[in-house]
Amino acid sequence: MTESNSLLQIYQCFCDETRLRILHILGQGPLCVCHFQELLDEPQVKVSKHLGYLRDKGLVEVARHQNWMIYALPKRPSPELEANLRCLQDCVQSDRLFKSDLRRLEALRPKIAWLDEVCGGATPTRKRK
Amino acid sequence: MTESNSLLQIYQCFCDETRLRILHILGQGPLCVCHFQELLDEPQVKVSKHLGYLRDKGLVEVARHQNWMIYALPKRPSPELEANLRCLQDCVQSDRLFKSDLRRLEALRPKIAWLDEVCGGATPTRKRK
DNA sequence: CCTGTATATTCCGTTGACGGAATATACCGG
DNA sequence: CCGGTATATTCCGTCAACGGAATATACAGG
Repeated sequence: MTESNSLLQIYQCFCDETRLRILHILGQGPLCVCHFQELLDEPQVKVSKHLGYLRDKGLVEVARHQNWMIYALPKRPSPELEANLRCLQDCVQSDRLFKSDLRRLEALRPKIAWLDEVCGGATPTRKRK
Repeated sequence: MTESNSLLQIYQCFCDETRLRILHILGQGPLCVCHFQELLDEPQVKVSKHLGYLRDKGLVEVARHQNWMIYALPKRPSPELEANLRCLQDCVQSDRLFKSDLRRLEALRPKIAWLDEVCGGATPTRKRK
């Protein structure tokens, strides 16, 4: 209806803890479903559904690479999304759960290095497909 | 459970348009239920329930003054709430609906001047009860 | 074509959000 | 104590979100 719709959808996506964790993790770079499963320690169906929810509302983008679906934050996010993602990252800075997610992500780095070959990777200094 | 709970509650409050409008308006100063009714053009029960929802989750504070319940943003909001309220105000800057709410609020100013006598008022330079 | 792996979808039950009609409560002035 | 105004609550129906079990789809390698 009105322009505030996209903002509303952002908050609707933000109001579930699993989705918050996913978005927070995606702030570090793209990832595929099985890695989220491992990081979040949640069943496949749950992870897949939340990612689907986020995709439907435009909060994440997907690309298939062979057997894997690689999820990432939008390359060109709306100003509202960008602002709220930044706000989110700020707010969870000192939160146990979210910090431990990042720690486990770092531990996973070696196993997911190949993702950087496929897409942009965490450091926004590369492109190349 | 975890510390991220309050953040989650913030987003749960933010994911309804009526509540977003209420919080946005409260950014300009305290207001009571009947004024929200008029500003939002929504039935009493709806307004009252959303305000109750926000109150239960700690996003607004209430004070009774005679017959009127005066709602306001918390005097000492959590850092997360403060950050997200600021983000909200930024995001709706150019939104039709939210801008028209503010316009109608200005038109209401004369009628609600007495609120400033009761509580702090919009400008945070006064106190006094 | 068959198997295994990665992911999505369907089906189903539970729960919470939402809105409205009706009713209840609280406070005021007389 | 009464009537009126402001606000909250209860009751009820609808609907979307959520989670899990089971199933389906897509792709790779042999």
